[in-house]
Amino acid sequence: MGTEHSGSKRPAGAAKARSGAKDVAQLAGVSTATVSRVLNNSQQVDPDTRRRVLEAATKLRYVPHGAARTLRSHRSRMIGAIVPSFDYALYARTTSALQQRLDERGYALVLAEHHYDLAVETRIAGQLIERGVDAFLLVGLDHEQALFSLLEDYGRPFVLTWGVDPLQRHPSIGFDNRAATYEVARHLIALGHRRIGLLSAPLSGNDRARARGEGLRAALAEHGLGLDPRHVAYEPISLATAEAGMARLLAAPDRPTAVVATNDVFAVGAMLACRKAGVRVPQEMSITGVDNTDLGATQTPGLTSVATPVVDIGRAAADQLVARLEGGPWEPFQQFPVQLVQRGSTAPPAGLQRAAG
Amino acid sequence: MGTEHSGSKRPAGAAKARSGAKDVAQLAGVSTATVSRVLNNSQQVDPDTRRRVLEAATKLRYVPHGAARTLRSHRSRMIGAIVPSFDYALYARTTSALQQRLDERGYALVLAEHHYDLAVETRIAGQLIERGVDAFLLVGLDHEQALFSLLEDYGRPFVLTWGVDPLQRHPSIGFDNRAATYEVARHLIALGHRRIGLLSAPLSGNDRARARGEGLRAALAEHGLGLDPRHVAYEPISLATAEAGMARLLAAPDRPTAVVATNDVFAVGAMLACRKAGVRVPQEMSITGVDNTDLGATQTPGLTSVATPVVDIGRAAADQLVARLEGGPWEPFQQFPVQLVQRGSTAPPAGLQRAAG
DNA sequence: TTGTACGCGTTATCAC
DNA sequence: GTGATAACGCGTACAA
Repeated sequence: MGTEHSGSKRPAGAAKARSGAKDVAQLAGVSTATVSRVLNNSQQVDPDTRRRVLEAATKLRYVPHGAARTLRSHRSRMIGAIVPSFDYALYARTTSALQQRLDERGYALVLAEHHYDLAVETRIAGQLIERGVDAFLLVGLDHEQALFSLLEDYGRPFVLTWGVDPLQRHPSIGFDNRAATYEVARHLIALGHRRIGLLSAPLSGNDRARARGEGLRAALAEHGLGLDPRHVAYEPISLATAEAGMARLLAAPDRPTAVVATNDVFAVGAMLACRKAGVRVPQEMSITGVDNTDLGATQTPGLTSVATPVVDIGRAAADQLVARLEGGPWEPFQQFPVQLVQRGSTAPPAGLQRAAG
Repeated sequence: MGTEHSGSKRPAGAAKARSGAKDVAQLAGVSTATVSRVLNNSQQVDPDTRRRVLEAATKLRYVPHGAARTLRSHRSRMIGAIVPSFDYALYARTTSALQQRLDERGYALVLAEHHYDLAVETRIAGQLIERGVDAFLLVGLDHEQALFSLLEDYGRPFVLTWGVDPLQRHPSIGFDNRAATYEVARHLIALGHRRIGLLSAPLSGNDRARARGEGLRAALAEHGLGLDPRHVAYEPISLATAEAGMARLLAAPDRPTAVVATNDVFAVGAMLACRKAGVRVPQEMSITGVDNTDLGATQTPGLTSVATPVVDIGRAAADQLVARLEGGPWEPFQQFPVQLVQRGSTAPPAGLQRAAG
């Protein structure tokens, strides 16, 4: 069945062709040039002429042909965004804010995932260039040199997000990933923790994970502490892998009394591992995340995390790209603050439960 | 600052223009027609010529101009998708599967949200038509007549998802939303529940919510039970609103012993309300969701839910649209199964805790 | 097997 | 303020 199904096609022969600017011009008694002027809000057109053209366009249900417009004007009014993943709402909220803002400005969003594979990212960027997007949003500072070459050749705006390029090589909008984990680590140390573990995404090609690991190490170093390599687990991002990684940390010698996860997904996976192992959170194990997602906030106990400005990033990126395309003023580097959100998943370590109030 | 920042522009004067098919043709010593033939995998081309053209294309870093190609061929290799929201991973996984499959087939995804506003959906569809997408994916069966008119005029394939059109008016890929809640309701009734509440999204323009409400009512009716209007709450989709709705149900006279939420977000919001009110789940209140998300699965207790085939839908939709565009065989209506997933959030009602084993 | 030449639907550049 | 016309970069009939 179904091979021949053709949806709701109009009766054969009645193939009403889509009407073009020419048809509108004819009906309005003007030239296509004037139709174009009206549709592009040129000021140089008589109000009455404008009205007639708009009426004709409405009557004919005229929809401009984007490809022709793009070919001629060199502007597609499409923005390309390549994010690591839609899963777990980590990047979804940024993307949502981006799309909404772009829509308000009359731009469409062409979106793709690279699943944490930077080679895929480069390949997809090529596809989007071929589709003629006017500008790009990328996540993170780490990208293949080939990608930067592509973008350079293309000569259109792009912005890196979720981090701010310390060398200021490329426009970027984000926050201090290092500060995020530095904050949670200080919080844990203040609670009395001395053996703190790390549950992280693989570092390769992931500047966010790298910076977040550094934040923890920096806080530890300030207090003369170190990060025991046996208390570190690197896993691809998923609840299941995070759970497995945490299970290993739980079995490690001198196991840590607290674990810093580089994002909420890892942290929740860690909580799952603790539940399965019968390790009480926070009494026997404190856990922290980053990104302050609903997933973490709704756990029992609630996950202590760091709120990251994911919505601001999306909005600011849309604003920047549109400004660059339309000649408005723009800031090449923007950094938004992060904020520690304390919930029930962190407490003094077992030995100090009474001592520290 | 920043107004004059210009990214990494090449030195003035050296404006190396993007090379076109003409440049490739020249370098390869052939005509543009041959270049086109090579790039479109036409069989009628000498292997040696092909090699020379490909070499030239590589050397010049030739990227075909999509708009020109679209204008000429009437195919953009872009698919438009309009989903209610990226939040809460409800539609994100379908979108992810869709994008991945489309990418494999050489299509790009143009994505937008309508935030549960069907007028916005119609407006955005117009934008995407203007951008020249080859086909559409929409979520749900409910849409404005104006949208269907637009699509009819446009004459390109579209598919409705997350439901199967019972009247078979439009190709659709989904599952039986009614069955999802019917299953959980039967489960609750079997546990001994007789007063069951409903926590739902507003029904207007949301066929999924409507069908899910009907599933509950049908199961109740089969057992001579009814749905007390005081035990029903409609809220827009968010954790906070769901929590507020559940708080009302908790305060209702003869409050229900179980609540069926039309998706996991509502269900988790309901669990939050119970925690705040000191109502124990499942001892004093059973709660069920739909969609079997990580958000629900990781709660304490785990949320009893219904697994919906969100990934299958995305993949199947991509396959169907591509098949329709490329003349392959396709099924206009596809329904995937749902499956009840029992976790700790459901148990016999208080009075029956001992009785029912 | 390959080249020539035209046209896709719009916008930009000129004239008027 | 408006119209005629030439591009934009590619695909394809047709000729060779």
